[in-house]
Amino acid sequence: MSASTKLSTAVKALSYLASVSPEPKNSSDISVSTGINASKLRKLLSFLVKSGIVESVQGTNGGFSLKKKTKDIHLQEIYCAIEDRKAFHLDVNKSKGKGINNNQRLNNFFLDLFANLQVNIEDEMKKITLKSIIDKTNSN
Amino acid sequence: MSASTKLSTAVKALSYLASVSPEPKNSSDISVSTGINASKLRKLLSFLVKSGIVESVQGTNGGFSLKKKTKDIHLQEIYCAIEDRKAFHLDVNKSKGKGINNNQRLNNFFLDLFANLQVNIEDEMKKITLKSIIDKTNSN
DNA sequence: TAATTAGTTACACTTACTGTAACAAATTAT
DNA sequence: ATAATTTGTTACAGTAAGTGTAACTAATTA
Repeated sequence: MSASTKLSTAVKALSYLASVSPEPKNSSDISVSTGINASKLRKLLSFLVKSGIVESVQGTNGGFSLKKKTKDIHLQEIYCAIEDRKAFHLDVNKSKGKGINNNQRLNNFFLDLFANLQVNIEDEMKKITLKSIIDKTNSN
Repeated sequence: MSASTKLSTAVKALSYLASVSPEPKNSSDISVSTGINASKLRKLLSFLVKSGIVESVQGTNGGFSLKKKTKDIHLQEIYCAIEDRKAFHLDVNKSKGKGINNNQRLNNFFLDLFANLQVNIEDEMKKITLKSIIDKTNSN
């Protein structure tokens, strides 16, 4: 899954959980709602559990439920929970050939640049709460 | 090549061309300097030719040369020249399952969001000229 | 005419992604 | 206790995408 697909899928699952909160829902239910394979969903949600956004209970009548209020869940923390690789993943090419020193300085330049862009992106995401997304997309 | 690798490679090639400007250099020379396969380099530079950043001459003593001054080449135009796919490529998942309408609205939300983030990224890149990069990385 | 060089295509190789299934561990209901 | 349920994790075949290199075509020059 690409970063964007993971993020939108996670938000769909969280949005669904919010709509039935606080009742836990299992991966099969969420799968029906989101159209994502239950196994993948469990894998994805396990990251959200580890980061404290979602709570999980195993066993009969178990499942996933929100651990925080939707107004206190920001898009950035969802993104960071499910994505270790950054938006601009920093794989500038290896240095070989003549101008190694110069290439190395350019690599460092781009490492810095991409890190800064990443900060910008995450700052934008911090402004967006799950609640605001639900309010926008559920307005019917 | 990932977007970041392509971008840094392109800048390395352009930086090299700037250092020997206005003399054209062939892909073999640039390959030695950057460590990138000459064939790939030709492919990458052909995009910069099409967008008017680089000029190419075929035949003996031909090669690539800068068509614009380094102060007039912005990182954003390099990025757009070589990258059709965006930083956050917008492949939100297909809608199926129960909550199709809701999923569709969420997809649209993320399409908008990613488009906005893309604008932010490119705005940052517009602030950076090839000259400023060369000045920063050649300071020795 | 021969040599050179950009531009493009092709291809084998590898790597990564995808979707699904299967299994282990935890928990609950009976 | 036992059986059923459910998360969490692993595995795997199948597919898609990326990589590096070579080879070919077309343009240009010596």
